[in-house]
Amino acid sequence: MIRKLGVFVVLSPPELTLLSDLQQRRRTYVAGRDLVDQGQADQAAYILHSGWACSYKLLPDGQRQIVDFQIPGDFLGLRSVLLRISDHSIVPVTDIEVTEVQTSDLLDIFAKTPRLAAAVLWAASRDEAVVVEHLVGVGRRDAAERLAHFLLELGARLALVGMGSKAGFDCPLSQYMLADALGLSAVHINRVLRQMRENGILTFRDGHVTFDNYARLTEFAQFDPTYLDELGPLLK
Amino acid sequence: MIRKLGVFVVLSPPELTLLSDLQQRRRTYVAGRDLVDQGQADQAAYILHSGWACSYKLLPDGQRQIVDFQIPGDFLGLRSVLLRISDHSIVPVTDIEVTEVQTSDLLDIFAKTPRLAAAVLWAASRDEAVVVEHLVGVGRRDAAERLAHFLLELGARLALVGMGSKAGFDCPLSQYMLADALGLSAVHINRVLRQMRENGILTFRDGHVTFDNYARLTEFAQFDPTYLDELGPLLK
DNA sequence: CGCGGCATTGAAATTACTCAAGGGGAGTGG
DNA sequence: CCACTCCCCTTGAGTAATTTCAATGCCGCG
Repeated sequence: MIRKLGVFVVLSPPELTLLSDLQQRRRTYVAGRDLVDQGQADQAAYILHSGWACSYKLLPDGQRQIVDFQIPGDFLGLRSVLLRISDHSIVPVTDIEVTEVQTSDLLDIFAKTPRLAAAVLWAASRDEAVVVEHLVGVGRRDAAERLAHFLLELGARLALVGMGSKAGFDCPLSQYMLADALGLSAVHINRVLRQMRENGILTFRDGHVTFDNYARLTEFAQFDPTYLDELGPLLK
Repeated sequence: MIRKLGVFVVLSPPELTLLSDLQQRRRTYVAGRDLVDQGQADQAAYILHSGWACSYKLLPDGQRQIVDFQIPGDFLGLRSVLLRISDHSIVPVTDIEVTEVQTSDLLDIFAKTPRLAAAVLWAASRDEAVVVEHLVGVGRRDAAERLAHFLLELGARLALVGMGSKAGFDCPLSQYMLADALGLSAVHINRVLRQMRENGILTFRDGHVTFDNYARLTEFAQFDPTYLDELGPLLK
């Protein structure tokens, strides 16, 4: 997390102190039980240290749209803190370790260290960019491109925290989750995965994604990772 | 704009001064010419005073996904400032009036008035909530629900700035723009609009949306405006 | 051993798209 | 003033992508 914010601003010692003070409230949560609930007020935010989580919205008719997956280093529920009523739910995909950040902590940070505040806003913007690209995929890409693009993005994000490479990554998601994330049916996800496997560009099996042909895959999915903003620090 | 940020924090005199100092660089732009370009660096942000704008992403194959429309009171291109390379383009839908906000202005605000910084982050979160709900619509609603929900949201947002009501609102969007926003073809938008008109729930004609039956429409679209966060100020 | 969650596959049905054609209005140049 | 063009809206017919329904197999777990 510190590494990630440090991508945007070079952090000073007092800022680092403030951050490590936060690390007190370290907690563990088990897979499958909601951490934040849509419609609830006064939520805390979290910083994810290990494991995967996912944020989603439930429709009244029971359908689910997964908005984003979070991996180590990501914020959870930042939006739930600022919009007083959370507009989404968050559930751990695997068991996770987090540190809790209270609303008051956050406002403290803003008052005391404006540079950290800017860094948080940057992190929020980058998360939003991910959601926007997700929207583009769901709105304008067909099933195969969408799935390929999504897995490439996950791979790139995981690579930033040392959990993936151009060869592939470990992936705890079920085909049902992929379906709910990509706006497709689980049946169709299955068919598309089969096709990609048979075409020799991507294999998803036993919780592991293998990029069988990374070059062909990026070209097929028209994947351009610019929006992940991997440039150096803006604020010295 | 001030009214809008004031929804989240009660603004103090020095904060208001800082905001009105910004109002110097007021500019006008004509419909149809891009204000911000995808892939460009060092963009400014803007505060929209009059007119409509839209932010979109272009795919390499020429398809367009409209991410959001901006109406008076909204920020334009906040994300473009923080992610140094803009991940999207912005084009005025009508002629617009804006004030330009430089990156340096924004960092100034963060350093001098942390409460304003929190308000900006709140505004960004609320924009993100809109994008997220948009994603839900594109991912999980069929064409009619999606269109209905979208127009209801626009109506609710416009009502907040006095430009719409439960009766309807003036809408400068073409069916092509609606299509690019909703991930549908323009032809299909046309058909769905006809159906809604014939069912007596909604009419879109000559640049005006009329909610012929607001209650039935909200129920059909399962529209719940919680995510627009219209509560009172959080920070006193 | 039975049950639940996940993956897989086929066939039929549905939704939305593409292609194609035509109409109206606004602006433009002759 | 007319012809022309461009943009937007409208509608029909055929097509393609994706869903739904249904059935089956595998595996881990109590």
